[in-house]
Amino acid sequence: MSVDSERSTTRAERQAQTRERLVEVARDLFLADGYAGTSLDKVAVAAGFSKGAVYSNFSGKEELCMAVLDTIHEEQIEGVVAAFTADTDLDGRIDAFAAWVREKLGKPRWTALEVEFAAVARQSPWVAGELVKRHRMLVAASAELIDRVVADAGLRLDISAHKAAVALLSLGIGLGAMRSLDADLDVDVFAETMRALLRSSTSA
Amino acid sequence: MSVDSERSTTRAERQAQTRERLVEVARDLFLADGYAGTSLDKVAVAAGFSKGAVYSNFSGKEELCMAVLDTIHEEQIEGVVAAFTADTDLDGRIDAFAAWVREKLGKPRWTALEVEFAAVARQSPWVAGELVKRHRMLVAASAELIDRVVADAGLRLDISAHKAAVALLSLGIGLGAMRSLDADLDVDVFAETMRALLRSSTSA
DNA sequence: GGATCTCGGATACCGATAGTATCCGAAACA
DNA sequence: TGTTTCGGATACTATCGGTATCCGAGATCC
Repeated sequence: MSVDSERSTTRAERQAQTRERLVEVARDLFLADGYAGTSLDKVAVAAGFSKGAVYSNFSGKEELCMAVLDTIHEEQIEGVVAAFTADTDLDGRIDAFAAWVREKLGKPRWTALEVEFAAVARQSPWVAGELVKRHRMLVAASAELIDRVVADAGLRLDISAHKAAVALLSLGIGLGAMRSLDADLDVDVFAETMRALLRSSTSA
Repeated sequence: MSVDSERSTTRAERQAQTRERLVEVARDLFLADGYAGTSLDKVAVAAGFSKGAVYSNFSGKEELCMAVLDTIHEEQIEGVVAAFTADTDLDGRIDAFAAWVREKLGKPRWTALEVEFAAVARQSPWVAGELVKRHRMLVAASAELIDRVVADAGLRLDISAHKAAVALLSLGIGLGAMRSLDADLDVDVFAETMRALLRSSTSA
């Protein structure tokens, strides 16, 4: 084992770098061209490797895309939490969240990928299982966030936070899907609906 | 031209029958196995034809699926209109609609197909264009229905019927997508959300 | 430090499937 | 009855996900 400082990249390190680079490139391509529209060969070549590199780092296309989505989810969750942790009142936080939604749904390549990949779950029990896991965690985390934010504002939810989370997530997913078809769709419907729901489902 | 009454199937008639049979079979297969999971060869053979028959009746897989979706849409619209035309008060109509939604989202093979096919629009300008046309018509028709139903009930909408239509459609699409992943998801969230929206967006 | 082993990544290949080119035979027509 | 038309069948191509196999550099052992 060379303890040499300049060329000390161990084999595991190099593989990790390869994997990371593949995910990075795959992310760009999946977002740009969609899941079906992106071939593993394109990803590999764009990353400077051959298809063999993909298969020695991932079990296949599905696992690669799952890794890509995980990196995206991490960032998105961060963004939402940041919006709802902004040091203002409830209205300010909702404004921040609405702005985030508007940005994400405005150029909906992300939601389109998300929905397209969910469709492959139909053919792949593994994908289905993994997505259900993530989906449930997301619902639970959202519910918790809603609970906290509503409590912070001194309000009380008349419906379960869980149901509210499901409703808002559904709305976002559906709106993202519609928006990825029709660029003229007005995305602010999300914020308006959210406010209407809040109005009719909370009490002091 | 034989005016014979017993074997008078003209060529055009036979082709129409072939086309109809293909759509019929394709509908079952697409709903059961999804768009990607259904090969044209399977469809053709299951219908008692060869792939050539498909291509001489449709430009390709996309057009076939579009034809399938059109037959489905026709039925679904019929169902929704029936629910909202039921001869009761607003609550009764909403109950009928909620029941319809529960049934359709309960076994969400239809919504799953819808969403999966929407994803192929990303790779196909033709599909994108056709879906946008249908989508806009659907939103317009929904808005009109909402307007009529709310007026029938002697209420007034505080938001535009168009936005309400977009919100409800999004909610349905998103919930259908989520439900097709997670069978444990509570579909009644739709009805509850709809009622909450109605409550907070109407005045006498 | 040289021999051996390991394994990440490259190459060659397979199977499935959407789509194309061509062909055939019966209905339409003169 | 001969000719044309065309719906559907057949044969073929290209693309792509996935598998089997191979190669060479780095890790390991003496």
